[in-house]
Amino acid sequence: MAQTPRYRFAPSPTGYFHVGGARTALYNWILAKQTSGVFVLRIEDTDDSRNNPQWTQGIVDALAWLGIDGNDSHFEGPYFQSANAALHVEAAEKLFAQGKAYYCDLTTEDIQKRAKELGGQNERQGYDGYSRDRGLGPGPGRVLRFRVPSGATIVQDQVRGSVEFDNATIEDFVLLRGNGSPVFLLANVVDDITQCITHVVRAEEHLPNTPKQQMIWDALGITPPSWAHVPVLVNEQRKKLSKRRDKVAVEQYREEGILAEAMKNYLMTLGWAPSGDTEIVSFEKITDEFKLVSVNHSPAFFDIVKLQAFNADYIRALSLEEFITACQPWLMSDKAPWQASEYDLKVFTEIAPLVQTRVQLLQEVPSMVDFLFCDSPILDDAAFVKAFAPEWAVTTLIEIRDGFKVCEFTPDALKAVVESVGEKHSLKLGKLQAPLRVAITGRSVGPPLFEPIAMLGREATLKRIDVALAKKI
RNA sequence: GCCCCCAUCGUCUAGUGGCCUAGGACACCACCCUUUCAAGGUGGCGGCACGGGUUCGAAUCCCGUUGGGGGUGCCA
Repeated sequence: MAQTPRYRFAPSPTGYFHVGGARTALYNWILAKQTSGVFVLRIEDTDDSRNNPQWTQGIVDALAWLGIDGNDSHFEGPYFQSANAALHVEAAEKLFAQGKAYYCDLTTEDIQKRAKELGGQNERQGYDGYSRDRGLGPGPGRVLRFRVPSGATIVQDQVRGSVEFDNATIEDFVLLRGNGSPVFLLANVVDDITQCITHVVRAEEHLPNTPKQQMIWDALGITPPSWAHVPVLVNEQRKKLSKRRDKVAVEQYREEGILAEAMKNYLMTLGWAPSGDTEIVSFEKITDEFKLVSVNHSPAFFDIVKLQAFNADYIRALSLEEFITACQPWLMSDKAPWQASEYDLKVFTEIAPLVQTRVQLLQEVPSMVDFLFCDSPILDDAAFVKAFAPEWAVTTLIEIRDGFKVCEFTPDALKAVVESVGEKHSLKLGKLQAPLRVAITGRSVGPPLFEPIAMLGREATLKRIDVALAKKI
């Protein structure tokens, strides 16, 4: 009888959703989909006090953003590890009853002291099995330790092949703390068993602890799941991504205006690659082609520059309507530099095609169109000084202004005015427009100029030119 | 200390003994286009960590060295 494959994703609640976790979640989700299996979301929280509902909601929201949908029939959870504490303890007691675990009353200090006496120079030496045969029963302050059998433990890993650990190098580890509470290593195994987990796909950092978990599975008499340890994500120093140093929160990228599809696609190119000569592919193709065995073995650098390049690509691929819709949260935000009442969707709709090819992040959009919604442009002083440095700047701008006073107010006519001034002074359009651009938009770079000027209207345009001229003279 | 993992352009990767004069993507540079900035087009720069084997033949298999990372808690 074929068993339904069950993949568990087990983030710890830390107040944010790690990009590395996002990639692992994607792996699990894809695998569950491919095998008509189930994606089980379990929140790792052996300690109840860690169980912050807001944090859990953050994880659920971030997963949903990535398309890992809590309403899908392939999705189960979230489950809370702490809710099963009784089962964890029960399993530990079973192990004790069978002699596969034993109590020990040594404190951490005692263990270090013994190690020093016995081992000599080695400063880091583990527990030596002192209480193995002392026949201690449970009691306050006594921990329950697993009796590591002799021999070797072989972990069959779908990514790495078979990895052998000599049991002699694994100390008798703790199952139950002195206060009777289970440690996460045990909790995870018991939860995996009770939730009938068949596949464990997680980051490589867990590989060295896997033989311990596998020994617990064996001791409990249950066949261990299929393991897969995928490489970690690292920073430019090649260190595991950490909240302290690195920008690791998925939420943060979402707020900056990274598109979910871009994030998913980029994450999937880390440690794996779709077939063909392009890395930007549909999630359908990824779901089709992804295989654990073809996942790389080495850590991958999380390159924000490349993520943004992917995002720019995805933004350009949006239809105009989709792009406009996607921009709204940033345009309507109170962080936008204009009065909310000044924002006009119709105006933005007109200029949107010009900004779509010019942004990498959606959060860059407001600064590209602010001059249309603010009373006066937000002036970049350096740009102003530079644009008005040439001696022809003021003269030509006056001529342009005078032309604007009488010409038809369309992009073509406006352009013709500026061009004719350019001919008169033998200046190319590219140079000549600089002072005008700064006067109108406040900046030296931005979308093409004449369309927005036409949208702004004659009165506002002339006023801005005069303000700039007054500032210069 | 001990254990485990890893090693192809700067970065992410393709590559599973001859198709490799090592392919693509991001970044970078140049040129074209151009109304600034983008976008787009064309081209360029740039890599198998090192040393030994095995083989007619090695980026690919084996051993070693070096270098990186991770684990080793009464954290998760």
